[in-house]
Amino acid sequence: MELNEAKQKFIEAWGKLGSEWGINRTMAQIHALLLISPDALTTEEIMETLSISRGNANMTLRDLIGWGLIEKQHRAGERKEYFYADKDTWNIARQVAKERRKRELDPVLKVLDEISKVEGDLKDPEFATFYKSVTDINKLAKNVDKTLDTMLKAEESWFWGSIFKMFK
Amino acid sequence: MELNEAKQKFIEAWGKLGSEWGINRTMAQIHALLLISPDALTTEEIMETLSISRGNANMTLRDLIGWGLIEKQHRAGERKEYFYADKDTWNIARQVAKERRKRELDPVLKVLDEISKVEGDLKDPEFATFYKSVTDINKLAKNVDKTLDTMLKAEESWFWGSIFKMFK
DNA sequence: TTAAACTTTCAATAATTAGTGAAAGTTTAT
DNA sequence: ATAAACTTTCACTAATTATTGAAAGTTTAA
Repeated sequence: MELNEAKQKFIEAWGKLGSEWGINRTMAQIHALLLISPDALTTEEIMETLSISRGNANMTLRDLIGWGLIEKQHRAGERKEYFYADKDTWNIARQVAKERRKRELDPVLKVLDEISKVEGDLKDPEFATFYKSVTDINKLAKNVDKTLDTMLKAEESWFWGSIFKMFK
Repeated sequence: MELNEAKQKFIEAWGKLGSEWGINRTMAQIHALLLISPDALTTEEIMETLSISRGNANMTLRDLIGWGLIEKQHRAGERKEYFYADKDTWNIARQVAKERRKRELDPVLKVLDEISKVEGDLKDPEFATFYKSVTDINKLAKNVDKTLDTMLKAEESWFWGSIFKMFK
């Protein structure tokens, strides 16, 4: 396989994975493109490489900055903005985990806590089943939350080292 | 809060979370409904409770069976099919992890392995950056894969116990 | 100030994904 | 056989989400 073909495949695969996980395709693709670029790229270059419009490129780049995955760079004597992706995979994973926790897990935990408060008679199967499912899910969600918390603070090698002790 | 209101909120929250994670809303909602139902429900009851069409209910129920999250039940002397959800949260988490790994992680690992094979000169920054990003992501993906593997085989208490040892 | 270089916005449109419901298919009881 | 009870399919429509591109906005340099 040739390098440019491989790059193309990587961008496609990353875009597809992103869309299956609720991250839009363009966002994942721009991120992929920047990940494999040694230098920062301009909006123009990104538009051209991925065949997307200026508006789309601009908005998606801002989203990526919002996710903490890329940053703007300025060059002396130039007006153009250049975009550069953090290449540290562990940082990327943490950043994504952090954002999704904030946007999705936190609100769900809030709802679960709220609806866990509903009172009723455990002799009533309707109530008992509802209550058990909700509190079980709440427990699982809290465990996930705590684990993410650890992960966010952790060094990569320590984190995976600890995980792999589980295999023994 | 009253029980029916709480049920409603739970179904909504589950549906919303599902759609943010690439699982369609109806699927997550039907699953939520069955999770909090003490008894198995018919297609008819599900259609009515969630105000969805027969076609949608039928297809989604089949998908849920495909995901291993619910099962059909038959009752002596009745033609109707009843649907029942596994209420064990840990089983649910494992089932979802298993399916998504099969459908999404596995294909990505395949692509990553394939494009990792591309050869080039590490002195060339274009190649070096591409190669490093791809192999780093490949390593991370493999770690996730192994961890999922452990999770799929594990008992819930053992799994979280091991995770929480990490806090010490 | 003004005009060139560049970035941002947003209404309109396209693309994708989900949902409907009537018709076709299947099973069972008589 | 046949008809009632039930399930499945699928062409069509609706809803949602992503993308465009032209216009408006901003910054900089002369």
